Amino acid sequence: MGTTRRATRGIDGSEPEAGPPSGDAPGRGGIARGAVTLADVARRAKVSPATASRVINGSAKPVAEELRARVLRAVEDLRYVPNAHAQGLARSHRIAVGVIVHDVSDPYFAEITRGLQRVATEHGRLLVICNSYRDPARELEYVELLRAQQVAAIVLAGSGYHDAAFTKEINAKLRAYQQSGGHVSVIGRHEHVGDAVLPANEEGGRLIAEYLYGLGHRHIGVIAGPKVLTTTTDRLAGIRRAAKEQGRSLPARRVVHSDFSRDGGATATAHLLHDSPEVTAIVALNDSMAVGALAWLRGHNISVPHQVSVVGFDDMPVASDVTPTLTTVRLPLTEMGARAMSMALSGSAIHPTRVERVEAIVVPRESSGPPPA
Amino acid sequence: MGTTRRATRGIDGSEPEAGPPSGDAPGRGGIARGAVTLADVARRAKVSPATASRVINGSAKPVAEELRARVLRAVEDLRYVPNAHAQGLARSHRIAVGVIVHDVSDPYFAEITRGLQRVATEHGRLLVICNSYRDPARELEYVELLRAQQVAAIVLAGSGYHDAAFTKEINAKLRAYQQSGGHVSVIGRHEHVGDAVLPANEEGGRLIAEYLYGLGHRHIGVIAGPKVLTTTTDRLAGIRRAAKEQGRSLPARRVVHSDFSRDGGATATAHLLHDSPEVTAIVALNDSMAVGALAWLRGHNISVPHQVSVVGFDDMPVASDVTPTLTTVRLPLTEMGARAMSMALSGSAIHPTRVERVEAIVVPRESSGPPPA
DNA sequence: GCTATCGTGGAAAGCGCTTTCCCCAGCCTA
DNA sequence: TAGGCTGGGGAAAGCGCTTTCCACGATAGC
Repeated sequence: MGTTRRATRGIDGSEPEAGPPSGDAPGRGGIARGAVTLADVARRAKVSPATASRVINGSAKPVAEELRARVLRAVEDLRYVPNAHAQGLARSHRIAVGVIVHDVSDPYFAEITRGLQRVATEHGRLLVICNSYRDPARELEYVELLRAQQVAAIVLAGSGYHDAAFTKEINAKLRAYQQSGGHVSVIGRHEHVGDAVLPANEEGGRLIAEYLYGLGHRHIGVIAGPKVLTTTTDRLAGIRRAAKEQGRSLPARRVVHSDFSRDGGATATAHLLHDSPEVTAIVALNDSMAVGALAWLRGHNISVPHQVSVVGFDDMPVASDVTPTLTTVRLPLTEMGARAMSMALSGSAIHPTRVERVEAIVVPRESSGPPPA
Repeated sequence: MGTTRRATRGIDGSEPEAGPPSGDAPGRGGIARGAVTLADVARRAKVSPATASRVINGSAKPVAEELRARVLRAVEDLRYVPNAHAQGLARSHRIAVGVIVHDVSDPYFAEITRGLQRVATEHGRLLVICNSYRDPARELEYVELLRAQQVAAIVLAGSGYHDAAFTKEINAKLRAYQQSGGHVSVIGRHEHVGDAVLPANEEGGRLIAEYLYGLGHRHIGVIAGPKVLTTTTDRLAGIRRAAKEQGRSLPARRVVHSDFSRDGGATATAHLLHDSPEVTAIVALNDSMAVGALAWLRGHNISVPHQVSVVGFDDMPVASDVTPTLTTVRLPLTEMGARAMSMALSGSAIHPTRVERVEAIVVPRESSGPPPA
């Protein structure tokens, strides 16, 4: 192979030497198929690969002005771009970082990713984004993949699963990764290896419920995401706590589980109101579901907030665009991403696992009000 | 280095060793920092690296059952994951593909990316997503970066720029990439190297304008994105064409340029209505701007569609959640992504540059109606 | 004037993996 | 029984790059 390649290269003839990029001349010129290598550059500049490499990477070692110029010229002419795999192999340090999210096209993750991206870029890192589409198996695969890519850090964004087998397995993989020098940080889940950024999911649930009780509501219903997600259970726990503090209860029938999506929100709303017509306020455990609820209510001519109040969670951009605008719990998503990435990159020792908490606040808008008299 | 590494490796001891420490020097053993390598696996399975590699990659070459089992066992015990860089270097074929978008968190690109992702995954490719944040310089950088990563294909999603210098430069880079065997495909721009998926931007503009004229509007205003984007100019061209066909005109003052964002839409609407109060219908050149327009109008108690009609472009999910629901032009974004990736991966020869066109259709909803009497 | 000392370039040893190419049995024909 | 296969394993040559380590003039020190 090597030979063949050289041969080909011989054919394209025109070894270096002369002026402008041999590139364009069809039929003959070309750099031949396969990439231009450092050796090509060195040859054309009439220096050793070592020197070429030093010039290109701005090595500490001094190189005479003239050689430097020749190398740079050759790089230009040949449109040389170093092979990242070869660099990755030869260098010790890793350059890329990876993140596994449920789905970047979901605004929730889009915001988080934005924060991750920003910090990664500031550190000169390439961010590799992987969508697990909420499939644990795929999540596992991606951990392997990122490990194979020798990323410097893995950020797990998105909720954890209540699934002991899965947790055990992913932890094993993550630990192996850490052992080989990688850094792990997670957003919003516990029971996990690595540093963590913890959104105040429970507290947020408590606050929003308290807010509704404060408005005078007595019968609150919840449309929740999948039970297996820790995000769901944490937020729900907060709501229950508030109920308890108010000396009220939240019967199981007033909690309807569905998908964390617009459609999930709509169907859950239908079920909730069918089973518990006494409800005067609906807490959706994320904004997508809240939007679905709003849509369903509008479709059934139920006035928000006059007949029923609706509140969401996350404060995604859409929250201020729907009608009525959505009361919700704000989580600083972008900042959460940024913090997670910062931790991942300030890779201290493994041991003192750090946990950073971020606050949740209630953002009152038009979709909530006192219960009907 | 190598030495240091081995030494360190000794330290962590505890190899999950079942049998005796292979032919290794005693006291060796641990996995330790730095990854487990194929050599480690081979040693533990007491086979050559060649055999180990063959087992792991399911090579065509047959390997005796017993050895195979030993290797697999070792992989398991050591939690071995091959180094993708080394593989990338040793193998000839490239595995990853890259896409450069303006911003994945923008729903427009999120939808496109979803399509890209799907097809890439179907082909067993890793998709590397790069956000240019609409910065041409960054776009250029990312082309280099992807080239360095030896990706099999680069997809440029997102509008082109009316910028000759930039176009020339990026074309030079893309051509160099193609010459080294890469495949390029672009979504929605012309003047460009590579295969292309062309959304019917102009036709879409024509259709939506025609629709408004059909409702009886005579004074249409446009809130447009940045002038340098081909998407903007194409859509605008369609609207102008429709105007012309109706024997009407679209004076420059009724076209206000701004950002392709919600806020851009709001401010553009303010300007437009201030300068041209006769306008009875506003065409926003994307849905984000339309949502901004809706918000501004609501804020100023202008009723949609009774006083002013508003239409968007793209049919993003939010279009059906705002109030009133948004009349818009639907582009099959996900499919566009899928098609672009298919072309990129069915890398035929370079020459017959393929162009696929996708249709646009008007989706009437509540935000448009006849002009006030 | 002869050895220490720089200052610079190149040779070459890997990084971890894939993949020829070659070798060694064992088995089958004549 | 010799000769040729063939199945199965290992040695080793790279892939393209970085980074010691060494060599070699030129300067400086005594």
